[in-house]
Amino acid sequence: MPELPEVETIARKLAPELIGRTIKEAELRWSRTLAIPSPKHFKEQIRGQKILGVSRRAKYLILHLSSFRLIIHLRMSGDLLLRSSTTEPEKHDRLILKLSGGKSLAFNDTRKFGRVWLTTAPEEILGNLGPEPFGADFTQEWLYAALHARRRQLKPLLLDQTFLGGLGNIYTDEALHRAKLHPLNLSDSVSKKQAQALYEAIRAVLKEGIRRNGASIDWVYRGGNFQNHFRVYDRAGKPCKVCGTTIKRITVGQRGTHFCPRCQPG
DNA sequence: AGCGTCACCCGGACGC
DNA sequence: TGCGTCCGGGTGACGC
Repeated sequence: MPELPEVETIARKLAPELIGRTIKEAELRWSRTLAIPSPKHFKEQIRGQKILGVSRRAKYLILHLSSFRLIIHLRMSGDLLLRSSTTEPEKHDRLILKLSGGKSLAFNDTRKFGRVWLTTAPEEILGNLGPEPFGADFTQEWLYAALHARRRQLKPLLLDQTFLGGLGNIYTDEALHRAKLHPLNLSDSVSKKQAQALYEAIRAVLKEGIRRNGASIDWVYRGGNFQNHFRVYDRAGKPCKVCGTTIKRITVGQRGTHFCPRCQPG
């Protein structure tokens, strides 16, 4: 579930706690958490590395180390937790980094989808991502041109991380509703005005997500409260907050897709 | 190029 | 209560 706002929230929270600490030891508790490419001797390579910075690219969290980047994707159920190093590991901890100053960073991931890379070539992992929604190259003009360079349904296109980096299922549904665009509309059918609305909606919905510290659904990723402000996501059968029409749920590319038939006509 | 489908996972919800 | 089954999420691999 962690999408851009949740990863952003985690990065902001962890940065002041992590920067300046040294990784003393890595405990890999589920080997497949370590993605390829990563060095064969991961534990030896990461030992002694100092954390110089924490950043985010799309849904990836990046720890800038002395000689590597540690790139983390939380996928569905992953979370990063800073604990006292004396705390006992939890059931679903997949990787634990023992840090200087008596702290540990635990990568906890119930469903085992999350992956971690240790690399000197981050572009191998991040190179195909689309623009950052708050970056300088994501503009209304770019969005209109990019939509018209393709002929794809809006929902799968917005979920495509090579098109735009950071939107997941929740924020895509919310953005399309705010922009009054049907999820199945074809990208090259979007008018200039609609592209402008979509641009504003994407940024607004992500911004609100960040302001509310992300969305906490299921039992994973606690702390956010954006889930209390969804307009369409997970609201099938309930009234649209704008017009009162019953929210519909359809499946698009295997994903649950929620929209208001009146606000978002096909 | 883009689409459909599957695999990866697990815990919660549901039906019986 | 205790089974069995389905579901959902992000992404990569695959075949068409």
